[in-house]
Amino acid sequence: MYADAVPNTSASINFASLAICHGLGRQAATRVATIGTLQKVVPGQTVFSEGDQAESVYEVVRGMLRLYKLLPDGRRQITGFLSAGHLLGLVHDELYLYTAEAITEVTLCRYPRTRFDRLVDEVPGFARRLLAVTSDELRAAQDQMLLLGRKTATEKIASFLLMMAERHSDNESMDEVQIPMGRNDVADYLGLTTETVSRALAKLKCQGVITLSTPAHIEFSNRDRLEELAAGELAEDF
Amino acid sequence: MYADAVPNTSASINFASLAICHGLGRQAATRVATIGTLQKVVPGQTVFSEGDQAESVYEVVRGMLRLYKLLPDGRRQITGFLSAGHLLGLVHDELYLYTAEAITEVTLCRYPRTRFDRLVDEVPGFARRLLAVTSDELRAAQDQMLLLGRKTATEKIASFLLMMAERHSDNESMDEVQIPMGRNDVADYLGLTTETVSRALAKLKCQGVITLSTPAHIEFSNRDRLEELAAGELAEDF
DNA sequence: CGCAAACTTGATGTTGCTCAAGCTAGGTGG
DNA sequence: CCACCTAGCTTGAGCAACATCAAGTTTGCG
Repeated sequence: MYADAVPNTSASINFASLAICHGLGRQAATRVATIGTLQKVVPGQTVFSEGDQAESVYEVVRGMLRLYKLLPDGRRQITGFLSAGHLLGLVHDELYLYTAEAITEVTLCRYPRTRFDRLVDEVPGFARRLLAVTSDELRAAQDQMLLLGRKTATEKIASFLLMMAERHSDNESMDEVQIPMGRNDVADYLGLTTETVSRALAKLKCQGVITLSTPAHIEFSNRDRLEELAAGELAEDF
Repeated sequence: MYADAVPNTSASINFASLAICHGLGRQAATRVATIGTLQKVVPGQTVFSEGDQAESVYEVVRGMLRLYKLLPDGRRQITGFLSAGHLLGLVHDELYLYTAEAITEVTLCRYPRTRFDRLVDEVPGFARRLLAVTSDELRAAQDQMLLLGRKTATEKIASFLLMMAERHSDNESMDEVQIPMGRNDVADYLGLTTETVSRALAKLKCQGVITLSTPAHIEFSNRDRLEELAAGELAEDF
């Protein structure tokens, strides 16, 4: 079950709003935007799978995706959650290196690889722009390595909550987050199990650090403490 | 204790051999190479530290470095081992995001950031080249996330040994590796402790998968099995 | 209102960590 | 040349954090 294409008319989206065009001139931005077509993807739907021919680059326009890799026995590692403005399929290889699935309903802008690659060579500043995007992903990946390799369950959860808050913050530091993905996704992102995620959240709730009104809605009752935990500055035992 | 600069004369190094120049034309390569200066670093010496002003980009010419991030209490995650041809300090931020230290004696080529950035804009194909390099680092980082989050100790060690073998292989698949770093570095790269690394190696030795002539020299007695382990295809219990 | 999926909580198990003690190899000085 | 000494490696015993297995409980949707 793959996504349906929808014509990328100017009625459906404002080209200039595409993140891929940030920092490009008006003409360059238009050139990039016009090779894109919009797609809608429903929750749970696969955009592409690890090992598929990498025929397109995508940009998330709205909604949230998960990217993951699997081991043969089904163990899953989510390498990232992508929200509006993120690019995927950019890592240059013949095949996709991970699977991309929609968590919420997602709108994507799809760029065919061959035309995309031509623009990388021809549009001034485009390669540099993609370098900046990729560098930032790399930075995030390195932070995630520190998290996966060396943080405790509680520290992982604290880091995750703050990351989600930072991402959604319309203004800046609203002390609440909506978690659009399930506990299982969170677990597979943090290298934990669903149960451990649930317990770590319960522990933070007990300690008065967070409030769980619904499973998906979390408020920070004590952001300082959450940040100390995330940074690994706190002895575990309060 | 920081590194001494050595003039980058053509006597000391062949410009064309710099990895940073691969795929660039002769003229472009010369332009890039001429802003570089060579440095020597002794084992254990720091090239730069996390949080330092990011004033330079470096290329490893010879030897091996470790990059790592620390938590306040000293927990360390090594995010990569860099050998000849790798770039570091490329992630564009005002400050370095990790510490770089020499494992062996290392020769570096140093590029001042301001001049380097100018070349990114001016030299055709340079940004694209750096994009390819960074994409590849990102791919490696995603593999490492899967390893850190979801692989067992034995699987981590198997993956690590094969990675090291692939890197050093002068020809292709010589069934032996030299491990230039200590057990502690290996542990901090794989999200384990020294003891667990030692035990996992002992286990593989017992099972006849590898041979440990000295701690640093490992032979693969059963590469297929090692690859199955690394891929996570094997039930742990033989 | 009822059902299925997701979340939470509890009891038990296992992997890998911690603490502690030997072992080995390489470098140094007698 | 050999003995010592130290740093790094290995091995062992006990432990803790997180996983697993197994019920409950809540949530959201038809």
